[in-house]
Amino acid sequence: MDIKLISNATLKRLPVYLRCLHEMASSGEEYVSSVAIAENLNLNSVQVKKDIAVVSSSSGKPKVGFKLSTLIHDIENFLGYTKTQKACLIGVGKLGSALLSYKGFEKYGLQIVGAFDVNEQLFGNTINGISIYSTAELTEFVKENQLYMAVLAVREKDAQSVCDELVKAGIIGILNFAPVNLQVPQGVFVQDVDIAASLAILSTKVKTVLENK
Amino acid sequence: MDIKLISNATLKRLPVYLRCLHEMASSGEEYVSSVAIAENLNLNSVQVKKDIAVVSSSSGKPKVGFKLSTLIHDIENFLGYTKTQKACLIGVGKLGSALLSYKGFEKYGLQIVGAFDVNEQLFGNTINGISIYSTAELTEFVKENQLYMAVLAVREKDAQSVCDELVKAGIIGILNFAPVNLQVPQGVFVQDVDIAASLAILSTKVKTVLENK
DNA sequence: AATAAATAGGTAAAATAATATCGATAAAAA
DNA sequence: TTTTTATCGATATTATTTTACCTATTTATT
Repeated sequence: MDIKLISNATLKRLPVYLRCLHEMASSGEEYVSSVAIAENLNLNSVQVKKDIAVVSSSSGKPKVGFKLSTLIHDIENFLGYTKTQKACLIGVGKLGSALLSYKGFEKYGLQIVGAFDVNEQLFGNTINGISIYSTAELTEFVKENQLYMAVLAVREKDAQSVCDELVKAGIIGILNFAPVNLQVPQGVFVQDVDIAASLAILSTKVKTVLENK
Repeated sequence: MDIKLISNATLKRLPVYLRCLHEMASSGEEYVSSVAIAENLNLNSVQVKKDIAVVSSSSGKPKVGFKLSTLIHDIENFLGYTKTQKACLIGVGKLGSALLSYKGFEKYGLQIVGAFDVNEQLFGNTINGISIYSTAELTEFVKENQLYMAVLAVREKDAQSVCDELVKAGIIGILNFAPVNLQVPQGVFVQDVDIAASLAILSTKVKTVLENK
């Protein structure tokens, strides 16, 4: 196990490339060079070439570049956008509701098939066509639907216990929006969407500029 | 310019440390060792020590570790949690509303002092004590309040134009929730909270596990 | 008081990631 | 047809990040 052929850094860049490529495609381009992508995104063209080489076996033509449609297909295929994974969402508060309405997941190959909360006033409601159930039914739901991924948007204090429950039920991938360092056993992956971390980077840069002017 | 003493990787870990340290503090500990932090977070203890060295001048004691209260203070100080920056939020849709209700920003030293949207039905409303104004007033507001940071939660199609406006008004740090690769001039920083990127990492890992079992 | 154990903090090494360089090749231009 | 140019793809180099190692020091133990 532990086959690691692709770095997180590359994985993070792939969706960025995709957005760029779609934009170029919609403006009528048929081919694109690594240099053009790099310039658009302020990256190094060698890096772009290497990233592409990881996910795409189709080779580019000298003097022309890569065929846009093929490249888009290859990246989307690699990222699993074309083969949808089912997932559940836990925590239908303000953020959870917003995420349920979010069309992105679908585009990124994640289909939310059920939402869960402790607030019984929500039970039976649907958001964006997704039914909201009691967390009491969570384990059963995950097992029955053979889910492997979950989106966690519960309050801080509940995050770890819900996480434990998810893991016990068979979830191995958690997209975590709660500001908590989740503890999970080997073989389970947590990906934090950490606003604090993003802010840390941003405000440090801004602070540096403000202090030096 | 371009003084880079601290890596993004370290900056990302600092809020993670903070959460861990607060947890330890609330469970009554007074001192903490780099080894203890590392074990809790599944990191390397040397990395933890180095990260601490960057942000904290107070030295730890051998055999004991670092004083928790001092360490927490130093990190929070470094990240600017103790010295609040004012910011505005643009786009009061579902996500924007959720962000306005979010207590995190305040904790992280970001005070949202105004929200903006194009939907005139929202004008004059407040969420979490924050007034919602017309985007027509955005530039003036930013200039008058001397804002340097903004949270962008508008729709994809509006992101670049709003971004341009922000930059023109004097904003140099943008926390971007829109799935768009924003183009900004030198000296302006965009930090993406990119769900697609997070999902890319997570689903690739999950896929690898599922394929190999 | 002497010894043992744990840990900071610095330095060295290793691993990883980013960037530069260069030959080959296909398209465009002369 | 020949030359020029832009780009790929591979390799080499550089920079960055992470990890390992070692010494000094402080506390606890014998």
